[in-house]
Amino acid sequence: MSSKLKLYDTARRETSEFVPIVSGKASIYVCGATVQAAPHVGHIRSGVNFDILRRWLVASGLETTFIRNVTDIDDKILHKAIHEEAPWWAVAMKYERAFSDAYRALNVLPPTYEPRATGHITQMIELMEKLIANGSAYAPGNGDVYLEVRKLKRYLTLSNQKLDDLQSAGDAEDTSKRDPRDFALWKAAKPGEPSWPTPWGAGRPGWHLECSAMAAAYLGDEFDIHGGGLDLVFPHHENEIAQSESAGQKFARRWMHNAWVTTSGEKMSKSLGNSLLVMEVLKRVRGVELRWYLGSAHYRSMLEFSFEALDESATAFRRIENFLIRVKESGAEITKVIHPAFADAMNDDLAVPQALALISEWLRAGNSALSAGESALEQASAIRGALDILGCDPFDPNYGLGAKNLDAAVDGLIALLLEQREAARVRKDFAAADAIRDRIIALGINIEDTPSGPRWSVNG
RNA sequence: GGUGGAGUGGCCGAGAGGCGAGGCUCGGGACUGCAAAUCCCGCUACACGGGUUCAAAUCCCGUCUCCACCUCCA
Repeated sequence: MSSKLKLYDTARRETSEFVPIVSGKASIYVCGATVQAAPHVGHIRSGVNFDILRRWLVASGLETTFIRNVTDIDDKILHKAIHEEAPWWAVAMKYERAFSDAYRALNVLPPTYEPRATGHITQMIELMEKLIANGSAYAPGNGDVYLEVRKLKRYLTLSNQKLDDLQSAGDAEDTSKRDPRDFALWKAAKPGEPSWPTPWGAGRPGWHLECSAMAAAYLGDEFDIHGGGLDLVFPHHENEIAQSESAGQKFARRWMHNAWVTTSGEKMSKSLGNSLLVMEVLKRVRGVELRWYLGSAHYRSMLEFSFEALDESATAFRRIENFLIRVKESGAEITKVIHPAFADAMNDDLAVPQALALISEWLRAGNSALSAGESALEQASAIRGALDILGCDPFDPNYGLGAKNLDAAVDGLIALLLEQREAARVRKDFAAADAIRDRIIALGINIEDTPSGPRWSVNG
């Protein structure tokens, strides 16, 4: 690599060189989904952004452990279960699968491990015992367990807020708290709710405890990067820090947060309906095209979603893809090369937009070379290497499988039609030639005449 | 009220003191029987008002507008 990897740290509010705790290795914990609804494009952007980070760390030679949790028990899941008249665990699993399907469709690599909150109750109880023993947390006797934020030596360091400046919480009527800002590690079970036994009574995990417990379980006392959406900074990540530090852990060295997908300048909310669910958007564009779109903005910039921009982005991607296919059709083996300029861009806090500018340059040079009958292998290899890091390699077997068996048959059929068109063109019967072409185009197949004869491709 | 972020050409989107990132759209041209694809040329922008500087989109002061978080959030 020609430069050193620098990454932004939310806590320090600046970029700095990434120095792994253990040389040659990287450990990442990303807050994944609360599986209470199907994923929308905002959820999946987070998945894509951190997948690009992960791929780049791996490409940089780091042995990377990537943990992304599933929150499979919380208030909303319980509410949803009542609404859907199904057991809470069936609801959680249904939406966990929906997330998994979306990740797969967008070629987001599976995490090294994907822990579920409900599978780590033991670790949570151990953590609470430690926190109560050292006086950081208390159990008022009603089955709840709280962390006492006034006793923290430091708190709100990520969001840079002062405890007294916080607007008072809405649940201030909860009198079992010593301070209204104390947060629940553990919630006492209400009648009919799922619960697990603890020394303080049966109940279920608070939202924040699971991540502290699971990060420690898989990554240890200290790990390199903790990631998640920008809206998790407070309270979720602040409270994770509070819990883990109070338990004597060093916790995350660096915090990274992805910005939102917005619509009409505003953060996407679930009230917008179903139109921006990943599976709905995938009826319009392919997974690789949605990924290209979501990954094209810098991860810390808001991405203003629009179908127009999505379509444009998809068109731009097809242009790149088309180039690679043409090079491949010429018989060349396109390897994946990490160009030094691309490495520089990625090392600069994952400057994907700059990388896209490079790809544009290589694309133009490569197309020119092809037109001139020269080899475009160098450009194609650099582009493919870059696309691979972005998770958008069109030759990645994760994309476009399924229709493969038909390809040979379709290729033969269209070749047959194109032969007839060529025959018409040779005898200058352009009306007949164009009629054949129009019929093919009407089927959604693009036709291009090249010096080496016509070629076809499926139109989106 | 507290804490952050943003305002760049028709549109999208980088950059963070000095050669106009890049893409899309649009206009012109090359190539083509015509298209498509591709390439070339063109379209000189940084919310507003001051200031610092030889030089400001970039730094400083002030103003306006928008967005987010403040215990459900990717």
